[in-house]
Amino acid sequence: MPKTKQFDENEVLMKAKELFSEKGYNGTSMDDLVQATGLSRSSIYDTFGDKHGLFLKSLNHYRNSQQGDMEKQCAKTDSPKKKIRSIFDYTIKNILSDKDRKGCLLINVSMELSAVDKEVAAVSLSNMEDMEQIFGSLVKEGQSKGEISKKFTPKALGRYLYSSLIGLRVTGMNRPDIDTLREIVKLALSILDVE
Amino acid sequence: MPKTKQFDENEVLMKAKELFSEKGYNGTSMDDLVQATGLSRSSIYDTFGDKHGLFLKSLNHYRNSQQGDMEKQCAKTDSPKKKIRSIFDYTIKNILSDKDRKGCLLINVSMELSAVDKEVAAVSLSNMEDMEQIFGSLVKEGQSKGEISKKFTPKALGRYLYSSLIGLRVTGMNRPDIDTLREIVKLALSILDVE
DNA sequence: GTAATTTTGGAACAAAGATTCCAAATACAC
DNA sequence: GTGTATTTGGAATCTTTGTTCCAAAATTAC
Repeated sequence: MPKTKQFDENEVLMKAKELFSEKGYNGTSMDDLVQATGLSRSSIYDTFGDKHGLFLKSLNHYRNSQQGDMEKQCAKTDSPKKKIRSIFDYTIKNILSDKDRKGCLLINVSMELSAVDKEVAAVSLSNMEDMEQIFGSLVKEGQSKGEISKKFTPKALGRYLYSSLIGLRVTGMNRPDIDTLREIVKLALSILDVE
Repeated sequence: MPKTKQFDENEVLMKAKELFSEKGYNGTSMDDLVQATGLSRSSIYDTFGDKHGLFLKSLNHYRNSQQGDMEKQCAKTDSPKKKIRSIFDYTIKNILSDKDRKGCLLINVSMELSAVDKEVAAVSLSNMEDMEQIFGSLVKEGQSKGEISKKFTPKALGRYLYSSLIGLRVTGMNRPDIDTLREIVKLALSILDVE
């Protein structure tokens, strides 16, 4: 009986992500969203509740897709150390292909809203902990294989690596230059070398 | 003949900075600014032109004050390596004393607005280049004194260090925990050690 | 084809936004 | 004290914002 939805929710979330990344949460109007997604106000409100609901769904959708991309990158090699490097390389690739300098939604809105939007702060923290854990596991594996220096603990290196990745993202947004970004990664990852 | 200004422009810029840091540029209303600064709409518009003008002045004022603070920190020691460490330590101190997690205005608005506000992007880039230069000079000096490893060039290390500092700031905003922040700094600066 | 149910487009609304404007208040110079 | 130039407070304005609402359109099941 029911008329089925005339749009793909994933596509809408991706387009919303583009807008929120570019203009920020408060800089994006409902009108922008209506125009970019092509669907009407009623449909948006009916499906996502309100602007904030759409935003949160879009944020989580982005988080998941990013995590998926990362796993794909990592699957290309068996070496834990190379997996780590591939995450950094992939990030550089993303920065350089981002012609409008929209940046990373998670980082952008975390900076814009963390102080006033506890839900966003929670998503951002949770994502950070995930990433630290992933890096930490890779380091642990790499250390036991002898690929990675044992000078520091996996936990400490996990946190350090994600902090470095964020630094890279922000630096790349300010100055998307491939050579300097690669050099920063080279230095940041030199800590892993086993002499 | 003229009636003199009834307020201190610096104070107003600092209070505006607080607001913009906490709520972001688009999240801060003119009403917020009127209430927080205590002065009237007319005075604000007369002095700063408009909201964006006040914002840019506030941003540059913050940038200068931060640079001043940093120089003060550095003046406490003669060792270039210790100067670098003091900048990181000072940043941790700032993060931890920032109870509302307002973060750093420069980083926040760079993430919120870079894509749509070229003036902000320019300030952010210029600040980054300054910082990289400062770090680079300190590294160069430290290398010639034998305090810092010569494995990488001052320029490369300058860029790496500022990228790390940003990573620290963002990580600290997500999770203001002194122990993990200190550990991240320890790892980030280990690259400077001369074995 | 018809009925039932849901989506959809767009008008309508109320709240909040930035900005303008002017009369009143103020402080300096003489 | 008087005059002048400037600041100041707050009302007023006009735009944009998020949200609601309802009639029309669309799709499925029978």
